[in-house]
Amino acid sequence: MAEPASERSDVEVVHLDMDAFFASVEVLSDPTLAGKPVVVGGVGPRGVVASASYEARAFGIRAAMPTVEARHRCPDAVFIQGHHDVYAEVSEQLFSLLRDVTPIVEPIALDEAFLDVHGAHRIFGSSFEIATGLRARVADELSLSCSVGIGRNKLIAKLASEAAKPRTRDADGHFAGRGVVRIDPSEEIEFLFAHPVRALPGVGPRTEERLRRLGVSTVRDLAVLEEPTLVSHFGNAHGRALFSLAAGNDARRVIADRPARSIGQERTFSVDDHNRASLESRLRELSGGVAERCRAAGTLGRTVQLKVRFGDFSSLTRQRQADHLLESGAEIAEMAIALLDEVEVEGGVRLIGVSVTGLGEQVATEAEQLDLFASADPGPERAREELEIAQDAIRARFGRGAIETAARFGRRDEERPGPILEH
DNA sequence: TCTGGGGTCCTCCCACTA
DNA sequence: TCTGTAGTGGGAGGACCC
Repeated sequence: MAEPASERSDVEVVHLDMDAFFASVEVLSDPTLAGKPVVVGGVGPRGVVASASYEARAFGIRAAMPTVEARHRCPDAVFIQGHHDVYAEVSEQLFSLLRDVTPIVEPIALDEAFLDVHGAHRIFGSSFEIATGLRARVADELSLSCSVGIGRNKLIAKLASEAAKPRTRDADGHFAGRGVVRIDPSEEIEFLFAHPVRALPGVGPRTEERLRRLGVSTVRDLAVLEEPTLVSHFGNAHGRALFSLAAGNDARRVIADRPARSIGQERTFSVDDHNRASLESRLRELSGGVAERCRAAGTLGRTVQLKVRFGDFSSLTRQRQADHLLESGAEIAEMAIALLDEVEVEGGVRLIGVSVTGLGEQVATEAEQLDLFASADPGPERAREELEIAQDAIRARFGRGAIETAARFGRRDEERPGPILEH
């Protein structure tokens, strides 16, 4: 059995998680939704739930559930496609508020973050006082609620915030929880052991099933197994991680600025696409979007990855490395289309996606770009990149629909990307 | 009921090279 | 020169997270 880690109760991690974030923001925008089951997500036939209010959760509706099933469970719920730009704005306000307390804030999603508060105690008090203060500020300044967990490491802090979530209705009929939960090192093991093994990071449906076959369903069961046993079943990295986590050990630090390793876009079609020319056109659109986001992030990559999901839900990926950094959507599209040439698509494609990896190098500075515009003959590649930069500027000023390619113009509203999941 | 979108990390396999 | 081996990097795919 694994030994618990040496205790360093002076170092604590805070995990903050907004409660039903997307749905709550929708209720803020439209107060008539308050108290109703609200479901945010893809509303089409292939959509899934991104966020559900606690009233909707009472019907068994959960994130990642197909919208069709959510409608079946609660036909009277209010279904909303979602407004990602609004959630991003509120999220910016949230993170600004968090960085008032500590600069070491690690964003996990729009609505979730880890905080290293070791440098904040002198000004803001104990971790519990910091967490309580943050919760009050989120309520006062954003009119939203959140749950906060405090623990010796990320694992414990995350489980603690989950324990702080709203679960029961209060006297007014509103869903309420403990709000802030701190797990003292002395009670950590009992707290941890009571969880199903699925609560551990890195344990999804597959690993859960494989563990179940080993007779493991709780963290307590898992902690009985020896490290070599887990390594033999789950490989070196995963096996050792499971062994450590079962003992409450989690060496992951809170990292404030984690650079992106890839940028991509994918799209699921409402009806499977069997036409290669149409798929190539869609790849060009996605590649343009990827290039635009790379430029906005000030980074470039040289590896293009194509992802195809077929009608039977099987999928494949193909990737290729260029001999230079990819600066335009057209270049990315060329490589993606070349990869698509090696794929049999006549059976029907459900989803297609393109991403650029191997990011790191910075794009030209503004001054360098001005020089480029001043050059007499920039060459075809530069000219294409300049054109796309100009398009970025037009979209930034007049909105995303202000300029379109001819191919895209005809089917702008055919399908829309679904929102990012929020739990 | 029938499964989105944007990511990260890990493992395995294979080709290449020293 | 040939062969075996270990290291390395690219590509493919699986699993997971939010």
